[in-house]
Amino acid sequence: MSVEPNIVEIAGLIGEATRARMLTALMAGKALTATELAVEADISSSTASSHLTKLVNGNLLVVRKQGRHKYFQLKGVEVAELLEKLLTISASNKTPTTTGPSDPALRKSRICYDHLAGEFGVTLYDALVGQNLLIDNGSETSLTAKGRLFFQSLGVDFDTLSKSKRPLCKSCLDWSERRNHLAGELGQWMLNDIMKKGWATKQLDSRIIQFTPQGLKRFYQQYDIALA
Amino acid sequence: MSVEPNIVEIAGLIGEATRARMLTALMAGKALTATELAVEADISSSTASSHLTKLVNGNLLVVRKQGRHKYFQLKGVEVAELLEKLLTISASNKTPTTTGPSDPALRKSRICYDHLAGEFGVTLYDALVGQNLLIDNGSETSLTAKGRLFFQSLGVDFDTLSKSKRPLCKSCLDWSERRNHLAGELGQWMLNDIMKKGWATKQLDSRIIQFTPQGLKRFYQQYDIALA
DNA sequence: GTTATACTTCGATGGCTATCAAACTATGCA
DNA sequence: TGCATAGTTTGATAGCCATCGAAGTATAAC
Repeated sequence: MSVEPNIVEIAGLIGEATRARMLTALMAGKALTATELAVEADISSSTASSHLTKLVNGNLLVVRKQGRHKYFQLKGVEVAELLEKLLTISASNKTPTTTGPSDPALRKSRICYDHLAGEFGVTLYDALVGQNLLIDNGSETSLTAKGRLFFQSLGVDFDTLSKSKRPLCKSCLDWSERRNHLAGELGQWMLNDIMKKGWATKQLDSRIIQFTPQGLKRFYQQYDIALA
Repeated sequence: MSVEPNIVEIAGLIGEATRARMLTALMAGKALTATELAVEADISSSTASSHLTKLVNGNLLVVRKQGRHKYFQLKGVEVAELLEKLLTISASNKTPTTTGPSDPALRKSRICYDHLAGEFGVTLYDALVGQNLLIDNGSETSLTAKGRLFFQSLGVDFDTLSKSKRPLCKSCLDWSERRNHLAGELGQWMLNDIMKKGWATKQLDSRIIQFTPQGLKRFYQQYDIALA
């Protein structure tokens, strides 16, 4: 037999329409209950239950029991990254004829597990690079000294962040824009900051990030983004 | 309908045992013919043909016709990276009880599409970091000035390499060792160098890299790797 | 307690698809 | 002109699995 790990199992779990819908729903980072996921995937509760146990057994999801509810969540950043990579690859396979109407709000700004993606995500990334706060040499992304000061002035506590095993900065190829946005600890911090300040709201059961008009203005100000 | 790209199609293609065997066989980087792949996967030529057209249509493989042969190959580095990521994730899911005998040669040194992986791969990586030729700050890997000189002395032409869109250095989490080895252009160059100098041979239809005793010695010398 | 809600288990059904052999096309070789 | 090899197409078969509803368990609310 082969030494290869069970790549088939993992891919097979993702490669089924209903389960994939559940997984992408969970890419919003929020934990969802079994029934919420059943509604999302438009199936009966019994089939949902079946799928969810498979996903948990396959180590793609973790589950937390709370009273009579069961909350499901992606098992760690690794799984989210895998899904992102799949999204990117399959996006590049799209034939031009396939371009349907495709929800514009989702293209504009959405959550990519725990950071900001979509049009706003890449605009932000470009702005940070343009101001020499971030440096992207093609193969890697890192914070400049200037950038470090900038984010400290915004309240980022680098001592806490650096304790994490996760990279601080990480570029993530955006599947809708085909350009980079920022993931990693700092990407997570920025999204958190946006939400905490009330500049945007997360629509329930969706990955769409809805900026308020004022919030968007402040967002542009904070990161010195030129209005198009 | 969803805006999501056809993530299901991609994952579904990989999530079938026979196709997965073909894909992993192609991770050795070499192009294989349809019959070779049929033998590898232990199926009839007709089913192989069916699978291969699906993989090509799904943009996971490219095919090149040469006489009456058809050579199949992974479609670019992206696909190889996706497979590697799947390997890594599914390796971390392995329960300790699953650890079978698991081919030791494959654990020692193998090809990961176009660079060296396995025990030797991570030893090499650690040695380079230890000598300050490579720097790994946890989130990114890059060449130091000293490292640049070192590789130039070995004959690396950085002008040519930098023309590529691919990152020069890139750490890649090894699924057998659970530690980093070096991918990217430089990783490819090093493997090439090893093969060109005849230090090791690639076993046919396998990802195993077989070092000769002399070759291994020279390999250790060149990269100043201490013998354990 | 009783009722409602959340989830699981079971058995039956239906559809999808991997598989093969056999017939077919195409290319190379003698 | 044939024969052999490489790959494809077709039709039939069989196994797998997603799906549902209904019955069963568990937890919460009253």
